[in-house]
Amino acid sequence: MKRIADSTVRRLSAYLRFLEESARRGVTTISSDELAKRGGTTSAQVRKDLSFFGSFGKRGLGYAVDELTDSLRDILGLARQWSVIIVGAGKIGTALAQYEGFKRRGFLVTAVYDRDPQKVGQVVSVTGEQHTVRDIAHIERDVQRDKPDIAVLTVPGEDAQGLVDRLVRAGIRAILNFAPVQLRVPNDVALRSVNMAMELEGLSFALSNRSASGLGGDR
Amino acid sequence: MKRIADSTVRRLSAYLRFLEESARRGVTTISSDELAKRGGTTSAQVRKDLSFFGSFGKRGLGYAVDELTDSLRDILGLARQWSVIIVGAGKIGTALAQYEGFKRRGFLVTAVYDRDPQKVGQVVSVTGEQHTVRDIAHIERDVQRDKPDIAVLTVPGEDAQGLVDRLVRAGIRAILNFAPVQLRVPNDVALRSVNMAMELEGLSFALSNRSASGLGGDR
DNA sequence: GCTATCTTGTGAAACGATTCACAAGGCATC
DNA sequence: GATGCCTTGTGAATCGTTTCACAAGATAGC
Repeated sequence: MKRIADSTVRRLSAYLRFLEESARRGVTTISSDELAKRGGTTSAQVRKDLSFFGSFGKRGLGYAVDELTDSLRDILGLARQWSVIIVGAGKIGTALAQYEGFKRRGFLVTAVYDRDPQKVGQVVSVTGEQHTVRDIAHIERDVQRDKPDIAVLTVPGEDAQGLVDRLVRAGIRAILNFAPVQLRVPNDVALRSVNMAMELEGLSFALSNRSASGLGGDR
Repeated sequence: MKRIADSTVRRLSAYLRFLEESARRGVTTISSDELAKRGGTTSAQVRKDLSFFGSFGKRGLGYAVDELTDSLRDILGLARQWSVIIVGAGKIGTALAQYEGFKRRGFLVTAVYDRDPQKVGQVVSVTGEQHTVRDIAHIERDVQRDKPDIAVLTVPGEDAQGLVDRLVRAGIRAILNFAPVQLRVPNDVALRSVNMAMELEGLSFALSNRSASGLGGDR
């Protein structure tokens, strides 16, 4: 299979969200053009994106909302549930742990870790359920035993790379990083980073160079 | 001036962070190759990125860490301070309000808003200082009066677009969006979105298509 | 001051993603 | 079942970004 661009995958996510919303509104059929408008792209782009994975529409008519929703869920690997551990029980980590959107979309938080003895043993609420914060010291053992699919990293920047190395060695294959550092991982490990500092600096740059057009775009 | 690609701006941020770290370690001179290694890119890329803005190095030698740091700060608009309002005092919003990294990098949170009467009037800690949550009902008036530079949006998805429209009408020119929706803004308004669902789905896709190489990349 | 060595800055080439444009297929109407 | 209208799926063209490759400038050693 041909390598799929990251930008394509992001758009597929966007299409899926819009499809789900359309289904709620009772729409049963949708054209690439409608899908494009909402995703801030073009109809040709939508069709090209989908064409990497097959042929999902009916010429002259468009796409059946239900069918395309299912297909996209399949493509994105959302037909199954993924288990997620949160590493770092600080402000951001605990806020994420309580984020309902995770569970709703099939990402189940199964454990929360911190290295601070003050926090270890404390109870945090994780999308309704109560979880006890575990000690990062035992994280390798836990990862080997529980085989979580994804680690969400919300630790201070200086601890991040070391932890990533440990997690990867213990078998983690996907990481969502919130630490404001550039992480290195072997290339069979999937990594996405959310870097608030970088986003703010992007806005700062845009504001400082207002005259030079080309803002307003998102990604 | 030529349009600068978003990817370029992101890398400039990364270079800046590494330069600051290098300065702390006492390094005074650095080559494009060293800068590249850490940022996960190539030396040619580093030089090309910088070349859009001028000529900062010495042939045969490299870049003076201090000078390049200052230049990048200038380019990114970080020489000045930016005022930031946080719209939505939920879990994520309050967690962000307390994030020290904002202040440290020149982004000063000046107000926090919510529409929930229960939350309005409550006191939240914002990087040390105490702030009273204000009512979103008055946000237009406040924005017109205080002219904040950037709005960080941490409201439920269904409220996001409406709020963006109000903020833009009131004069906001830069938005960092955490709501899991695709926002539309006029193209003189800078917008960046952080969409956790999208990032997780990207990881889900990568895990589901493991065999098809090309993971490990960031961004 | 000459030579060897190093690293920048930058056109040109290569690559990758997006957009164009249109043939092919499907539905509705008559 | 023929005609007109609509929208998909996709090769080809375009556009933008990254990588290559090398001349130019700077330093150090002799």
